[in-house]
Amino acid sequence: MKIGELSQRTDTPVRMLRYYEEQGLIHSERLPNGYRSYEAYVVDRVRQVRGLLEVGLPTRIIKQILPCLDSSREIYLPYVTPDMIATLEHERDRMAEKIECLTKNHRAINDYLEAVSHEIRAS
Amino acid sequence: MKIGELSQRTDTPVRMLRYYEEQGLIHSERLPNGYRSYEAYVVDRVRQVRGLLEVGLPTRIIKQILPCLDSSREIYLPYVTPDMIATLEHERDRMAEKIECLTKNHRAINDYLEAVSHEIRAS
DNA sequence: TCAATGTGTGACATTAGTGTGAGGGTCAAG
DNA sequence: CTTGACCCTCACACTAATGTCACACATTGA
Repeated sequence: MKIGELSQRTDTPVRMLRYYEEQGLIHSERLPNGYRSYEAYVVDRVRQVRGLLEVGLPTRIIKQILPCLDSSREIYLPYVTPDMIATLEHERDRMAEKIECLTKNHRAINDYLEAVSHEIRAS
Repeated sequence: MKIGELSQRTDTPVRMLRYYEEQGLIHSERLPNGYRSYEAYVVDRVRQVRGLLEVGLPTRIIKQILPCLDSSREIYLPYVTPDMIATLEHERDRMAEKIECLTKNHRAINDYLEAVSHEIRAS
């Protein structure tokens, strides 16, 4: 799949796809003519990346998290440094905090909207 | 409370407190000497704001969400425009998506860390 | 073959949040 | 009264993500 199709399928500007590659978040082969060529799994990968960006993670961290998401359950211990583990634990905990924050605010907005709609019906 | 104390209590750089005020997210009175003076509730407000910033909401949106979080349950309908409601509904839905994304990734990281720690024990 | 479309690289601009420093008042403790 | 800590405003810088434009080559279809 070439970059245009990937862009469509992930609803992501071409510019960003090249940027993510530059940041080491996705990988592409090259066709003989120099065009980027992506394997199918990259579609999901891009969606993943975008999701994480949306919730405020920088590419630097996303890059470190990605290995956790590779369904291939092979873990090469030598590459898993204690430093890496610490980062992951930290990010995991931050995620938990974020989930809590979002949940709380999500509920608040919902309650508010409900109250408003009652007001409207009453008026 | 002056800005220094607020800064400490919220673990937020003074610079940012002034920025949030500029963006209309928090309010301050002024002492006779020109110093900012905050009421106690602002501490929570700042924490709220920071939480929302962390999960990727821009100040523009946060400003619109804040009224939902004022526990004073007074809703002045005339100020609640349909436009405003649409925004809130949209943000609420986006939050739900984010929660889902975070939850999924949080679990993935956790699973990974667990797998790693098993590997380590086995080696 | 020509035009339109897709792709490549590179450079510059923009936006938001944040850092940092200059220059100048306030105030309390020594 | 002076020193040090705190506050003020203003301005410039930085980073990350993203937009945009210029210019060149590739591909494809009329």
